[in-house]
Amino acid sequence: MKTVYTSSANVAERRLAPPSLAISTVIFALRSDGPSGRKALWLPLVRRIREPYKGLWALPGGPLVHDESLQDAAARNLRDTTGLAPEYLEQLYAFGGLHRSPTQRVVSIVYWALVQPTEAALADESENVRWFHADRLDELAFDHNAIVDYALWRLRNKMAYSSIAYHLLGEFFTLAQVREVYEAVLDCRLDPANFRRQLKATPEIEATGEYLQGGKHRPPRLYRFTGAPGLGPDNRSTP
Amino acid sequence: MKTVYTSSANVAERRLAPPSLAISTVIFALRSDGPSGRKALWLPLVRRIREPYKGLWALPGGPLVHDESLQDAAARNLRDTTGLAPEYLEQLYAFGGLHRSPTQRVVSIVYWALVQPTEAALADESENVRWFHADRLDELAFDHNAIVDYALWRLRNKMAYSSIAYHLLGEFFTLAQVREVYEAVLDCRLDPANFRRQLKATPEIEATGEYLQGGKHRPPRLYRFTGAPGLGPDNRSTP
DNA sequence: GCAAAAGTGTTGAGCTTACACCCATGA
DNA sequence: TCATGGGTGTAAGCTCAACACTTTTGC
Repeated sequence: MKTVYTSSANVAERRLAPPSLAISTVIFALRSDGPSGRKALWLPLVRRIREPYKGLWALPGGPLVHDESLQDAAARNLRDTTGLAPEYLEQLYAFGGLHRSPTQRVVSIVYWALVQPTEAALADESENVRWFHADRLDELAFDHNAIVDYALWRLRNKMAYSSIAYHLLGEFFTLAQVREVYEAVLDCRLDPANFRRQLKATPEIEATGEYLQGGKHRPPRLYRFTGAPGLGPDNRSTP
Repeated sequence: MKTVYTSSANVAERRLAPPSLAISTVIFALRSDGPSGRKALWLPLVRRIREPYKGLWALPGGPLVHDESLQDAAARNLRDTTGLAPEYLEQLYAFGGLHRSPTQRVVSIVYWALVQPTEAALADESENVRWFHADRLDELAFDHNAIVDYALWRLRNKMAYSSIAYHLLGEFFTLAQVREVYEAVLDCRLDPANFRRQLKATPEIEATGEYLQGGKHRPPRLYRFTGAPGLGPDNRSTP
């Protein structure tokens, strides 16, 4: 009953084979970028241990085999390969170019995820799983460079009009930390005074009575995000 | 070599079967909405001629079998089923819920398209292909009601920040016609004076020397759109 | 006390909105 | 001449960027 199309299949067989379906995920987290203390976007990649592209780094993912929805498959795969449970998970795009893989036709439904720094710190890292600076990637397997570029574009775009920055932070945060996220992702300087006014005007950001102690200067107030996660047809809530 | 999973396959077999891949498209065109002359969104649907959902209306689509990219498959399928060549075609979403089809697991990669009114007028219409008012649909096959809702949401959303309205018009148009498109899609009234100023401020809209004759009043100037079609990873040009 | 970040106030530029008004055409 | 949509002008109001200023902490 099982039909396997190996890489030795000839061209005619390859034309007959239905495209195989895979799920991959681009996972972003914020990390301190060296000694400067400046935050930057990082993402985990897994090393290919078989052909094609053996030895190259690739997005975590795998075939869609189990009896689960696309979103569930992405979440499970993430957990299996990196140990991460994302704070935010959304479909990015379905990539279906003819020559994405040299051996067979693969259609990849790609998700993108944001994880909190505490999550990211706990993440498995091993010989075959490593975090990389999202803006400085070498050549990846398949078309994964283009996929990461598109995910970065989407993240930066969405950052401008949506409340997703908070999914890169913990439950409590200072307004300056939110600004750090925006500055790191959008790679720009923002006026602290005006930025905090904007945030205080959004009702989803709620002031707590707590203050962040232990800093060098005046302790900033801690806030909490109380908004809905995201949109999309699968988990629709607010535009 | 060909493996067929029929609807008589038992549950265990269904779990083993790889999900099949289909392409569907939501096609929008603007039509006069009855004698009022007010424009509204319409879309073509095809009647199911076999089970499941035999007799119900559904989005045009079909399995991804040929050796072609997702976008090409959507365009070809559109041409085959409705005779339309869309002015604008973009991926909408990949729908992969477990119970979208009662007989087998299907993952549908859905595109959405905009066609000009001249195109739409030429479109085949028959016993099994008919145009419907996009806001007043009966029960469709599969989860196609939800898909159309999402496509409508995307269209309305994108209308607000992107220059896609022109793909619902012909090559030459008056500024009032553009306003009609916005008013029909967003279902709101817009100040003619301010609206035309906004349009004149966008450099992609180019005034021609021509005027639209034959109206009841002062002949309005005709304009032309000179912008790029769209974004997305497959046909990336401008954000 | 001093440095530095937290947090507040103020002002001017630019954009949107509402609406008054002129223009050109068919009937 | 009049009704109507095409097209222009303008002033009030709002938002936002720039930046001066006060507050509170660690050292």
